[in-house]
Amino acid sequence: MGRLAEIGNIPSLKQLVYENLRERIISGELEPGTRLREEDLSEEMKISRAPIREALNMLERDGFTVIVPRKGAIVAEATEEERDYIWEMRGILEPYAAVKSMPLISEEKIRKVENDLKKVQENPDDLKLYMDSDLELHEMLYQNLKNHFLKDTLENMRAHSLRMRWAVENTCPGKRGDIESESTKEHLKILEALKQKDEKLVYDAVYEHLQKSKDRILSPK
Amino acid sequence: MGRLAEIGNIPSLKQLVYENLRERIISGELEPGTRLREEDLSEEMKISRAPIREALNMLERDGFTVIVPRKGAIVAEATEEERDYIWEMRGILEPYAAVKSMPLISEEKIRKVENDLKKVQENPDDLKLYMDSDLELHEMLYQNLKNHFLKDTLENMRAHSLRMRWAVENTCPGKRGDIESESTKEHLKILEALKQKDEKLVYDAVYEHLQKSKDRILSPK
DNA sequence: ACAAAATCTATTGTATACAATCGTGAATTT
DNA sequence: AAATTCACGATTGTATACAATAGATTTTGT
Repeated sequence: MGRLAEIGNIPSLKQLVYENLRERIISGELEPGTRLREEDLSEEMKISRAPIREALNMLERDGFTVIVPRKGAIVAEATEEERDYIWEMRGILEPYAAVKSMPLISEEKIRKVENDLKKVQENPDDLKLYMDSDLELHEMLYQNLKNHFLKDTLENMRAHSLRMRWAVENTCPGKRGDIESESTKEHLKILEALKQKDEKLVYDAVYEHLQKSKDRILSPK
Repeated sequence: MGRLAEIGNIPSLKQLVYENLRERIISGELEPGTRLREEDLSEEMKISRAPIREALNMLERDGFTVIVPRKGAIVAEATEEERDYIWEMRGILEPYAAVKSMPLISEEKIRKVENDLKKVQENPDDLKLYMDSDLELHEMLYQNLKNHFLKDTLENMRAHSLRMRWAVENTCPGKRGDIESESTKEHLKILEALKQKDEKLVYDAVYEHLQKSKDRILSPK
């Protein structure tokens, strides 16, 4: 094996386009209903339509775009109905996943997440810190899963949740601090349950957290 | 709206190729590990590689193919591990879906399915009759679901189950009659629970049926 | 004879060109 | 004037051509 520099795997254009569009949809830059014309994207990114098409197909299967045959792709709507669907899925799958993951989560990992959560509490104004910590915790709950169907579905649902969340951040900025604070408390409760290695406690803590998250995002009074 | 004959929607080639390959993978004609070369398929179907590629991408997302970048697509393995994953997903989702669907299922539908099941019992040698009836029952449990994430996932999992089942039909033909007979009894139990509109009964009947189905297929002694 | 490097080949990845289709609006008919 | 038909433009669907890469084969150096 003569060659070195074997490390950096060259990602295909379709992958890059996929990640780019996905990010922009999740962040809200590409709003629901936005038309995604292949040639527009092709010109913008200075590449051909071929990888664009493949990326749009990938996004459709994730539920981020809707493709009408011979009409084109648009960014999927983020209606209240859709949000219900997302949270329904998470409500079914994530508590189960958490219990299943329990034996795969190390003590060190728990301590690290716990530590990061404390930092969040100490810096209530750092949104990025909160988002990262939130991601870290939820990924901990399913990143070790061997069942890729379960894992992929959960990751996708989480991505959708993120998109929904931004909608709230933008429309109702005042209450953000409160949301974070409550959510963080629930996160700590989940960690506590994990430490005790009590299946029912874990299941209930995750389920409760999801329910409350859903309520907070759907009706952030 | 002057035009008639608006009914027949012309399916795209990618859709046709997708359905064709999916069917052949599920039926076992295309065995696990089989390479799916774009040009081979392109020649076989007398079309260009473009729609083939898109179909292969779609199949990958369903979990029917595995695509290694710059190497190509192969039919996904059907290992015991994979089978566990499929049934784990169904075990989580389908009982929930059944309960959720309960109010959406009409009395007539239940009677029709029940009637078809009786026909199956009267013709224990008709495999097609059994398969159709099995499909009818399970589809009844989620075809009315509005949550497309849940519905699509379940449909996909069911397709995977079918593929796994054929593996058994082919390797262990002797026991087939018994399997059908037991399964049919469980189906009747589910219908009974639906008629009583008892959530817990429905949940448990579906869950139990899935567990037993799994055992029957994974170790058809 | 063996290992490393260079070349060749098969196959996917990407770009471009062409065909088919849908919507729109003008022209035409009644 | 209303409705129908026709033709055009915009956009996706499909085909083909070209580029890049991984793996196999051959060549070369010691």
